[in-house]
Amino acid sequence: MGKPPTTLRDIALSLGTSIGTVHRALHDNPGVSAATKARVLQVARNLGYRPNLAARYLSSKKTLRISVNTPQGTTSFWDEVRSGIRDEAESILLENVEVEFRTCPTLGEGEEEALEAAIRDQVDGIVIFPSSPQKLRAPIRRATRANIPVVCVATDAPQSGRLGMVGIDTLASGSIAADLMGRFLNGKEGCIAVTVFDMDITEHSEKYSAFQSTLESFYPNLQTLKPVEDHDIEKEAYRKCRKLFEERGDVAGVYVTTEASVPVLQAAKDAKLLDRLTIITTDLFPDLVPYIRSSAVIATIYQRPHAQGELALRMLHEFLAEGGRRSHQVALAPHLVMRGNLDFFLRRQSQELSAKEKRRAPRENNAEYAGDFA
Amino acid sequence: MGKPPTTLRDIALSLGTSIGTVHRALHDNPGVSAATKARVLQVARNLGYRPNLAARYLSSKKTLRISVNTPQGTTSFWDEVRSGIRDEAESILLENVEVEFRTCPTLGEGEEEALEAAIRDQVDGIVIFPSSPQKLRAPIRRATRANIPVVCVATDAPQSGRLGMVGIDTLASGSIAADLMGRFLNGKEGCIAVTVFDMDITEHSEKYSAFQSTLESFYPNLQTLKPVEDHDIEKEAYRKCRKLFEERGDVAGVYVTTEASVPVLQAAKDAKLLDRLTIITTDLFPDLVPYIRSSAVIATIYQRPHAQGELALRMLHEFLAEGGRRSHQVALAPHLVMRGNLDFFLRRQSQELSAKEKRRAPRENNAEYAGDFA
DNA sequence: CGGAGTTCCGTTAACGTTTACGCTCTGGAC
DNA sequence: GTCCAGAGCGTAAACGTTAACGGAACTCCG
Repeated sequence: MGKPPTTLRDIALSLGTSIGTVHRALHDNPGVSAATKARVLQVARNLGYRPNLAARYLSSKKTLRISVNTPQGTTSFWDEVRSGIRDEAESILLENVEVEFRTCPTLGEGEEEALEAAIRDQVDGIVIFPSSPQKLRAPIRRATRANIPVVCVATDAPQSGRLGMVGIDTLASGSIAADLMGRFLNGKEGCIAVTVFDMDITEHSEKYSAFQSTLESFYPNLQTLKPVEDHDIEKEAYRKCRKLFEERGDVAGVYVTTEASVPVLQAAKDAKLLDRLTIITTDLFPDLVPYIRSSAVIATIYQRPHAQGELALRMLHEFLAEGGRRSHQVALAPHLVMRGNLDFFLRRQSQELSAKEKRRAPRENNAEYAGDFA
Repeated sequence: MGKPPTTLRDIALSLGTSIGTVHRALHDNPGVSAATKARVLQVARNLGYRPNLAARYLSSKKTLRISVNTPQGTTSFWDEVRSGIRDEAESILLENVEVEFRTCPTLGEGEEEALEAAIRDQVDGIVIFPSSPQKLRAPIRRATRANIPVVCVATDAPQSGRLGMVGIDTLASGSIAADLMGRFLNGKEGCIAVTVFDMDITEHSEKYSAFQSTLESFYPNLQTLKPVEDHDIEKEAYRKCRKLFEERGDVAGVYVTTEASVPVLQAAKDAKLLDRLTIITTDLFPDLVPYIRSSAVIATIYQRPHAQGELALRMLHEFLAEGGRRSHQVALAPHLVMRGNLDFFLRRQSQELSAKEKRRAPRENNAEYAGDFA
């Protein structure tokens, strides 16, 4: 096993040239003829050269600047994403990552500007939530061309050249919601309302159709209604749902895929349906807690924002550090929160959000780790 | 922000001594007087010294050897744990980790010997599944005293001095199982059987009591039976459950917390109860799949072995690399698998298990990452 | 033909640690 | 007196990469 890895020196030696030349060739810096460059690349490939990251970091000492462009958000979702990113940045051993947050106060406003600003600032990488993918397609493409990798979080921006994306698997979450809905309703007939942000967003339409098709195939006695688009606007969510509840007497359940579950619940309450509806929501935030405790919301699909943030940053960092070869499409499985395990998640959530503690306190080198933790 | 971090040189300069002395003092190597050592430590603390890991690794070039002591297992659980560990080891940027697997063919047999062997081999760290914690308490303590950190996976070994442990949160999984059981049974009366490995294991009794208390408080019409201990022995599981099913006519549901769900299902089938019982199992493996598809098993609590493996190794590595300050008790939330999202998990599982691919293929340095993945 | 500007390449000093080696004392045995 | 041992400390060469500098050869222009 383990032959010593090949170094720049090995390559130089085997070519009768110098380390400097090899280095320039591998980084296509100016100052190498096309011919030598080709030979270097060839030999490097043959010898299976892989750069020593420790040496690289030690030598260059440049820190990677990463811009995180996310909305403020109406729930704690984005706070959790950001704290996941912060945690991951801190836990990187090389400590060469610096995160800059560019937070948009309102959803969709100033997204482009913030992205432009990041590009102008010459950051090394970007984590972004593309709330309207088509509008951001062009700027993301521009970033990529400027050699700044972009990772999308929560929502993808297809055809944009982005490096990758991390989000919740839409099929897994839509299907589990449908399966639970069917079980909970236990043979009853009726129809199910589904609220989404906007059917133009891939993730949302996928989630809807996963829900719809799972319900259709396993619980044919239940019927999925056409999606209610709320665009995360509370009034819109309330109005549309209220109208729906009034018009149709046979609504048996609601699946809320957006953050705007509270107005939906309010609409149900005002329509005097709250205790007759089986409601499944998405995400977990303070305002939702009493509804879960009282069973008005029977279950909620937790999209693990903290984990999404962690993974997005890790993906970016891996790519920047070693030219990356990993999967660039990460689809997480969501968690299911009900009354029973609610406290577990609330505890975790508050831990994660307040984890800006010491953690990185100065310490001696050989900390004693013994002693019982149990 | 960012002043340049303090180095050994800074400490040496500020003390009028040399780098060598500072280094020896910080690592309590021989060759330093107690007085200087104390002064060095003091100054290091004042200046907030933290070693530069890149430099350390570059200089020493010693790889960390980690022993992974896990059972063969009757399901794919431990294969997934091991593959999670492998994946994490490969994704460590410094590439200074070498994993040695010491796999026990049968549960509980040769565990101690394998642990002793690892200690004798002078590995730098150990990941272990302590199938009988009390028997391993002493050897683990010995490892710790020999300055080999030990991380437990899946099950804890309390009072053993182990560095930490990663597993599934028992409360979260027991409670969600109970909550689902209650919902699925939807007001029916009856009692619920629970099989566990052994009530002497902390995790198992915790899971049982979480289940029991959640069921009691939310669904008082359902009653939790005394636990059935199967010790992961198929015949024992079958025999005890078959007997239980014969004796009690009012069993409405079964919660299987062990790997031995197939014999339980067989017992239910032989007692002609399979279609009248609401069954929730644990973990996900090929033999279980048809039962989930046919709804004989209504849901299974997936304990995310891959993630457990990853996190266990990460914990160990973080500690070894930087003297660790992170939380050493990691409790994961389990995933819920039902018919609807089964395929998602099966796909992931097979991906994870077969991920020994190229991934680390030789590559040029500046890989083009553009191009659309969508 | 001399100088200025290229292009291509070699050399070398960092980066912060580790490790091996070597020096200077002191004290004791011969 | 010499010789040796050892404790306490300084020195310097690695580790693999980056980045800056310098030099040779060659071209272009007056």
